[in-house]
Amino acid sequence: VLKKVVCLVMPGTAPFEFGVVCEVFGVDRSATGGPSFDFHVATADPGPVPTSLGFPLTIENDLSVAADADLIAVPAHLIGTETVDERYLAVVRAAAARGAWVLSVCSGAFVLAQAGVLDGRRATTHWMYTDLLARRYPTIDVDPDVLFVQDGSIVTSAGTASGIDAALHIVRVEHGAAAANVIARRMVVPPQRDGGQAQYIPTPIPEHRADSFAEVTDWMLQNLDQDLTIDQLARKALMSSRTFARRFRADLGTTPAAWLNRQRILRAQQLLEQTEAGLEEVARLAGFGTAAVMRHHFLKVLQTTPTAYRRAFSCRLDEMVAS
DNA sequence: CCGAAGTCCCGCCAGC
DNA sequence: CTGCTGGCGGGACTTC
Repeated sequence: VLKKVVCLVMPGTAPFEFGVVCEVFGVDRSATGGPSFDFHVATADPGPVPTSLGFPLTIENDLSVAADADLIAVPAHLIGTETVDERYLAVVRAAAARGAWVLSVCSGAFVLAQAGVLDGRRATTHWMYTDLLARRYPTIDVDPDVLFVQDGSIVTSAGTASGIDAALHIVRVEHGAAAANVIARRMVVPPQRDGGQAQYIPTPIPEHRADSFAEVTDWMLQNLDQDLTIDQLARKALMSSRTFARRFRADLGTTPAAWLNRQRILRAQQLLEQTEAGLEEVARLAGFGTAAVMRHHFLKVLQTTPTAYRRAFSCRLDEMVAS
């Protein structure tokens, strides 16, 4: 179980990305039903560490605190030509070797790459740096079109905000959707932007909240248990199905059916965690129709079964009842 | 787990 | 010529 989280701070670390990690893992949310982590920040030479913006962060822990961490987080940092201090690389390598989570935000991926833990793996970074990452490290399968990528226990995320998505993804895997939702709600970020197909979500960011799709997606969420077809939705949005699918993808970065499926899984996860409803009932309420179909999608996207998922995460329900 | 029937969705392309 | 639309085909995926 994910408990001890250590965020590395090195000379040139970007304050905002560092802040993202602190916000997700460093704040005790147990009062509002969320998780609390054993959170530490660490640096190679304790004391003031200059950030990418010039001002220093004063870090007290050296890297020894990272030895038994369940998660090592590497925020963005200035990408120089010089190499990263070997002591940080050793921490990253050791974490990957013992199967602990390793999370990079933005250009933090370069630290992981230099440590060698991304060799032969899929990974991503900020779109401005994807070319550079792929050129410098040809063995990495760089995907420029995703918010974040999970490959085994290594998670790399793209721009700053996607670091939140990636961090919440890890929380969701380890502590369940409800725990991740508590954090998302408190941070006032949309809980929907988590991993799509198995490991990733497409990148197009919904910058302009084109009201048409906000309306349609809201309606879809309220009618998840109904049999929703693309033709139906297109008609509701007053478009041909072809145009609907095309615009949906352009605005939300995923196809209508894939988005719908993702939302149904999230709904099912929540029902499994927070209710006692039987599998058939959960499947019906989430819009899968039957438990067999729900199981199929759980296996594909979450690599687990609904029953195993409930066993892993319904403990949260007991805690609530007890308190 | 398989295979048949049904959906989806994306490139292609003509039409406005 | 550019830009968006939407019908079509077939390969991928879903459902049963």
